[in-house]
Amino acid sequence: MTLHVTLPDGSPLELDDGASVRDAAAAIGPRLAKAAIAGRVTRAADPDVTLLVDAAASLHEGDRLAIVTLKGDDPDAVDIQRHSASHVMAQAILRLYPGVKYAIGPTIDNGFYYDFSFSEPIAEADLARIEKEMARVVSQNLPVERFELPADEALAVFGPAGATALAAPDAASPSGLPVGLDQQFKVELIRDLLAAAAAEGGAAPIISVYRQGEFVDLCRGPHLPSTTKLGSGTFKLTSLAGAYWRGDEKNAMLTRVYGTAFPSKEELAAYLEALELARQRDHRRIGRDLDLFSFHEEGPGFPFFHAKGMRLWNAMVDFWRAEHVRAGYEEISTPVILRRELWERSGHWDNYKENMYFTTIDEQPYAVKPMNCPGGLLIYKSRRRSYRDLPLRMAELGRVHRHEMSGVLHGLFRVRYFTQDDAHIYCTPEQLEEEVRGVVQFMHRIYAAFGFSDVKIELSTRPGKSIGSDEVWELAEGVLTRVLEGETGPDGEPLAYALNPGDGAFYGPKIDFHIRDVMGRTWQCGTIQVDFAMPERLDITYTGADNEEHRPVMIHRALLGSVERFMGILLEHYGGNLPTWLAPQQALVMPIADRHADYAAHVMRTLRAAGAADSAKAPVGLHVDVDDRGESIGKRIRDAQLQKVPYILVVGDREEEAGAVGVRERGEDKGPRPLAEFVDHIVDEVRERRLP
RNA sequence: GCCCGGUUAGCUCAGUCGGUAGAGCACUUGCAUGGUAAGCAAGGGGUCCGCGGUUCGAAUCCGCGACCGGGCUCCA
Repeated sequence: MTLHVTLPDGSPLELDDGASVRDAAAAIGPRLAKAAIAGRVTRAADPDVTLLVDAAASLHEGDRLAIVTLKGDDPDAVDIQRHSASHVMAQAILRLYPGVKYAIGPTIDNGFYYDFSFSEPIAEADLARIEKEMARVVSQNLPVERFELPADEALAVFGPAGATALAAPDAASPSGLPVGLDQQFKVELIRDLLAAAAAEGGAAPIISVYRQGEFVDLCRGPHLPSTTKLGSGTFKLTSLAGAYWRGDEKNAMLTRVYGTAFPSKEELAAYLEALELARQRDHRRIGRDLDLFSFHEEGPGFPFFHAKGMRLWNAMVDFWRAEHVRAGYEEISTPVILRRELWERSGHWDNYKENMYFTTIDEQPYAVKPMNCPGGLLIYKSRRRSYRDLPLRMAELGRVHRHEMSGVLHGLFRVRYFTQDDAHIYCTPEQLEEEVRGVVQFMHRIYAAFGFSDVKIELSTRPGKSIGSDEVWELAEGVLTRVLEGETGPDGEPLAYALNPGDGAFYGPKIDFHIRDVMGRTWQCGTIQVDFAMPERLDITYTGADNEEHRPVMIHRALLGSVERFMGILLEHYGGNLPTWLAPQQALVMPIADRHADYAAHVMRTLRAAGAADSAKAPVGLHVDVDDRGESIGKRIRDAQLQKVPYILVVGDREEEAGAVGVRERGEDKGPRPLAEFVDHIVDEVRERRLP
């Protein structure tokens, strides 16, 4: 008997009946047979599903087959390798810490983890020991075998010894696996699989179990065919962390061991190097080194912005304000502390009070605002509004305070106060689409100016728990969808967006914007939320052309999200080398010797004047200082480079005589330039907000 | 909030067996007046996170607290 499979290039392959993926690879060539770790199979009966199977898995007549190897860039291969690495790690840990309970060990972006319940805590220092034992497991070249068991047998394997008839002491299950491993987490998982199958009305599921040497684990697979395939020098344990069983804080706290693995030593080394680079780009480090901001015990989670941090802050916000004026917004400002009663009316008391701060003034209860909308609504209500006033776009750089749990605070990324670049747009239902479209375009323009052109968009629709009528939701979701469908991105291509069904706010659907930084990480920044509920709750109206009162629609939107967090993203994106228009110190003048002090001061004054508000050039504002410390010129240049100053202007006899400056731009010596020419150059660069 | 780890000069960190502290950078001063990533020298600077305990004696050991870091979304 023979069976026929088709390879990715369309060529047929004839094999003996019962042949495996590995046999198929062997039929193609001995090198491939050695490299094969799994197969991607599409069955003739089910042409839409591609399965990832073990190298030992049998093939069927009519299968389409691709051999998976660790050579080349197959994401499936790396995934299998990492998953097997997590099993090898679990095996090593079980050898070193008998009695450990193992929970789950999946693959994640760039690595893997496995959760354990240890009887004694372990420390990072133990990771090296575990790695050593892993290397032993690898060198033992243990074959990895798959077993498919009925549920009761699987329960006997992982249940406590003697718990079932099958599980007599020292017994083995019919498949030859040990029984009575007493792994409570695995038992729970098997029971869940049973429950899930029952809920779907399906037959009792077949449970797959993998064994390598003495280690047995419940696992979907596939896996490397043997532990040696993991390779040496290709994996590394990176960190330890606590993690709740199934991510629920009501459950037991487990110890999570993180690691990573790559097909080659070189790739692992490159990844570890990239990690180190990211560490150096950490905005907390840059913030301290460049003297931008700091944190203090006296106010955990509350950032302090230094003079240079405020220069950056103001550059961001000046630009933000100018763009809002251009886009037809008015800026407002509302108080930080307001009576608690307002928050009860707005619904925040019911839904958000765990995250709010409260205080008492004259024996009256007050709250510190966690959001700006209720205050903004009071401004809306401060006079009668006509349909002629709409759309009304009110922006606010509102400082909000939120009580985040102490363990989640992280530099500027997660703080307890931040400045939301908020805006609320009040409009008629007819104007909604136009307004949302305007915000989407606005959003892209702002991100592009900061150097982010890779923007991902998500549309989130009505969640299970929500308020408002079906018609209203349909209208709002329809509007958002139409806007996204009709819009083109900065490159003129139609906008791509992902749908997040059921992930909207309880009062309305939303569009979220994620920007991608140079390191490929994405950050959710902007959001547009349509809200029919708040106008209702706080009872705001406008007078229509019919002289009747109508209910406006409200759009909540933020572009940067949090000015502080966006600053952190910028710092990491640019590694501190900010575009000149954002740089807190744009040029530093360096006199060669004391006799050049007057000329250096002249250069500084000329540049500051060129950036001043009454300048004929442009009111760009230029941050220029002189470094006349008694240090060698080499030392001062080095310091300025480390401070990431875009322009270093060296002035000595030659420059003074010629009315020039010796320009060093971002580490590159550009030679002498006439001062007037340099002034034009930097003013243009800042005014046009050129990116480096 | 929870788990693990940490906290020593402004920063980065060393500190052996429990015997009251060190380096580099930074800072101050002096010399050098410099030509594109660290000139030379001297000096100042410490509640070893805080409180309590053990001990003749604690940066070091124990307990409690504060703060910081990693994680608590990736589901066999």
